[in-house]
Amino acid sequence: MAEEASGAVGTRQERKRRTRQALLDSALRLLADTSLAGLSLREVTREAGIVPTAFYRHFPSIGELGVALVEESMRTLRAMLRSARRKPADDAIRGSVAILVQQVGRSPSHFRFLIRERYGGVAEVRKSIAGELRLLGSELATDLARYPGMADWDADDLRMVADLMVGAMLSVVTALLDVSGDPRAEAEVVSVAEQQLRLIALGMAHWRRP
Amino acid sequence: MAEEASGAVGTRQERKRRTRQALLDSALRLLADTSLAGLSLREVTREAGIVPTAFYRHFPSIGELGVALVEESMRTLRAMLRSARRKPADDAIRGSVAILVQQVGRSPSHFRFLIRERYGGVAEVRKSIAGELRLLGSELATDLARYPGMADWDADDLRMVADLMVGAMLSVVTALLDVSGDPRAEAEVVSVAEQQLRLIALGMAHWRRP
DNA sequence: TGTACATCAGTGAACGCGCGTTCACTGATGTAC
DNA sequence: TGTACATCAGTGAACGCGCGTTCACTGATGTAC
Repeated sequence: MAEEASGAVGTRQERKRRTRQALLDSALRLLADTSLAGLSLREVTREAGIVPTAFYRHFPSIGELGVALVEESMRTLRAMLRSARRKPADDAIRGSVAILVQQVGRSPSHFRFLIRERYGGVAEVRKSIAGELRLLGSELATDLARYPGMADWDADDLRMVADLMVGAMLSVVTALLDVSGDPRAEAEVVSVAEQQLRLIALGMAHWRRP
Repeated sequence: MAEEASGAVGTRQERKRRTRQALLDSALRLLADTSLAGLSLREVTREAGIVPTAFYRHFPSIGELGVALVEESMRTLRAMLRSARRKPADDAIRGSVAILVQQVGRSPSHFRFLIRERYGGVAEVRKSIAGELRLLGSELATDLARYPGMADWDADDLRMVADLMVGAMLSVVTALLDVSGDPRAEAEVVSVAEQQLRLIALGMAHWRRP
């Protein structure tokens, strides 16, 4: 019975972390309807159940909260890539698309946030996303290099294909978010995405061959 | 000497049109720095040199001004496609990318606006852009059908490829806007874009062949 | 051509509101002894 | 274990500001006769 009479649980540090997380969660919830540029500090704190001035104990500005959200969202995207890498299906394209669909279904708001703010109104957030996506492209290029028959590809060509794929992937994410809740439309999006990736793979198979 | 002593020129109708255009131009100028969601009616009228309340003589809300900007920007995009169709180069890919670069250089703010608001915070603008891009995809699919060797493609496959190309095109526009003013970086973007389109074309050449 | 009236783009004062940020504070948690 | 003090997440009042929108208006342009 080490608990105090008060309802508070955890150390001061733990409770601060929880409030910070509540701010991030509240912001993400509100961002379903607007962009970061249209989000007010007061809305976020209201949603999180604290007083506006307490916001500054956690972030210096809404922009910085946005950067934190980028990091959180990117952790989701990275987890996805790790999944894809861990279980190499016999049909790599079908497997990758399936994992993408699964992840988007699991945390749609993170993906929506990234898509929306990628070219949004807050410069620091835009920069942060651009940097992270560049990194993602590099990782994908490294993965591609391990495929049989791609050992002889030079770095520039790998990068070029990887960027094309990241672009296609983000298009798919957008389409998935648009059809969310309609299984027939989703199946169609999946089918088109698989065909597009297959077409790219076909191009790769004949790239710089006589 | 039919002019009045006043500085005003043109009919009342013409002058109204000019003020409306000044509002659109001012908004576009301000949108270099923020998104539509972060743009205030008062800023726009200040930039345009009229009083805030006069805004309502032209648009019911900033959102509606946004929709008008979508139409204006799409006119630019369509003009580009028409250009590409009019002069079929012997290297269609190189020719198309060149036209894209030219158009983006000519009206960067229109392209920036479309890219930024495509997933921005204003729902009516998002819908308007999505609709226009869908139309653009259809047009491109029709164009593709005219290519020799694609006569036997079915509508779904044409559409699939056209969407892949529109996606790639928008990625290129984004990259171009990012490097604007750096000729070396621009040349690199152009080179990568051409390779990506060539890879897609290569995939198309081998699509559903035994 | 001249006159009388209608139209309407743009004006300017005024409103209530939500905003970001400051400041001094409270009281529970943490620490030193 | 108990006491005295430090820390600091969250509070609440207050501020000045720019916002969108209303309203009655002005005066040049347009129209009917």
